[in-house]
Amino acid sequence: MSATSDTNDSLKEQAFDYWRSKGRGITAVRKIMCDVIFETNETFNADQLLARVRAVDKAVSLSTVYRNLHDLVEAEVLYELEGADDKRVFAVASSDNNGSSHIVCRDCKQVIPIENPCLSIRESALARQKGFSPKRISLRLEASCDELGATGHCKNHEAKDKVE
Amino acid sequence: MSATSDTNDSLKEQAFDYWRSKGRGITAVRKIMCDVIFETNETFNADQLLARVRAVDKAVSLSTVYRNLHDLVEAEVLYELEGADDKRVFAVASSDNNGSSHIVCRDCKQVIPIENPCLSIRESALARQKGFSPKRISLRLEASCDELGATGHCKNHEAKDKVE
DNA sequence: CTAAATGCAAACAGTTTGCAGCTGC
DNA sequence: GCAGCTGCAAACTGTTTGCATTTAG
Repeated sequence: MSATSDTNDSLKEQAFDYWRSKGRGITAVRKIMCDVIFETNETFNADQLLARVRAVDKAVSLSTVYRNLHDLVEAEVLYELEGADDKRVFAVASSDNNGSSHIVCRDCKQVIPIENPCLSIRESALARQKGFSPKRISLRLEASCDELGATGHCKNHEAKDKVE
Repeated sequence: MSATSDTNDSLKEQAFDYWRSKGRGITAVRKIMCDVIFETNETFNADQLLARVRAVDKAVSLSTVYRNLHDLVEAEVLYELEGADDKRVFAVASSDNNGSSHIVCRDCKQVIPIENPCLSIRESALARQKGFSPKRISLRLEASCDELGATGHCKNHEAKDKVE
C-alpha cells in the first residue's frame, strides 16, 4: 500500500532497458502491457492479461501478448509459476514476493504470492549434496479458500468472474 | 536400496484395492502399469511411462495410460508434480519422498524427489493467517546439474535419451 | 452375458510460428 | 527506409473424449 508505483516503475524501466539493450523498440503494445502488468502485483495468465490489455487497445492479439511475455520473463521482471491448472501463470518479480512462493487456491484457482516465505537454506544444501547447483527455490502451497467455503464466494473468485 | 519392493508392493495393492472398491477390474494393462511404475521410485511423464509399458505390451495406447494414471492419482499411490516444462510429471507416493518436494534440473529436465525436506509449518501458518486452509505444501528447487556441467552428460540426461 | 476397459482417431486448449502488412526510429 | 513488431490463421503439443470392439468376471 506504499511503495507500489515506485517499485513497479523501476521494473517497467528494467523491461524497457532490456528491449533497448537488445536493439529492440518500445512499442505501443509493450507500453500498454507494462502499464497493466505493473499497476498491480497480482498474478495473471495470458488470457487475463490480454483482457486487461484490450481494455486499452481492442486490437492487440494473443500471440503478441505471448511474445512479449516471453521477453519479460527473460528480462526478469516477471517470473512464471507453474500455477493452478494447465495455464501458465505469471507474477511480477517485485520485492514483496521475493521470487517464487505462492498459495494456489483449490477453490477459486487464484494464485497468491507469499511474502518472505523464509525458505530455508536446508533444501539448497540438500540439493548441492546431490550434485546440483540450486538456481531458484519456490514453495507451492495448495489451500482451500476459507472465505469461499464459508460464504460461497470470495474476492478472488469474483475477480476471476469479471474476466470476459 | 533396501525396503524398495516391500513399500511398492503395498502401493500396488493399494491401487488394486482402489479399483476393486469401485467395483472395477484389475486388467492386464493395469497390472503392467503398476509393475513398471512401482518397480522404481523415479518420476515420469506419460510418454516415458507408455514406453516402459510398451516394452511389456506393444499394443497399449496412450489414452489408456492417461486414464489409469488419473485413477492412480485418485487412489493416492501417485501424485502429480507440476514439473519440468509443459508435460505432467508423476511421482510414486512412497515414504522417502514425503509428498511433494523435488529438484527440477534445468539442464536435463529430470525431476528428482527430495526426501524429508523439512518443510516448515511457518508457511502454513502464513496461509492460515491469510484465510486459507493449507492442503498440500510442495517445494520446487530449480537447479543445474553439476555433473552435466562438468562432464557434458549425466545419468538422468542419458536416461532421457534412451527413450525412443 | 454384461459392464467395463481398451485402441483408435478425432476433439480440445493453450501456446507457438510463418507470413504479409504496418510502424517506430 | 528498413528492421522489427504486429495480427491473423494455421500448426503444434499434451491431454481428453466418443465410439466400436474386445475382454474380464
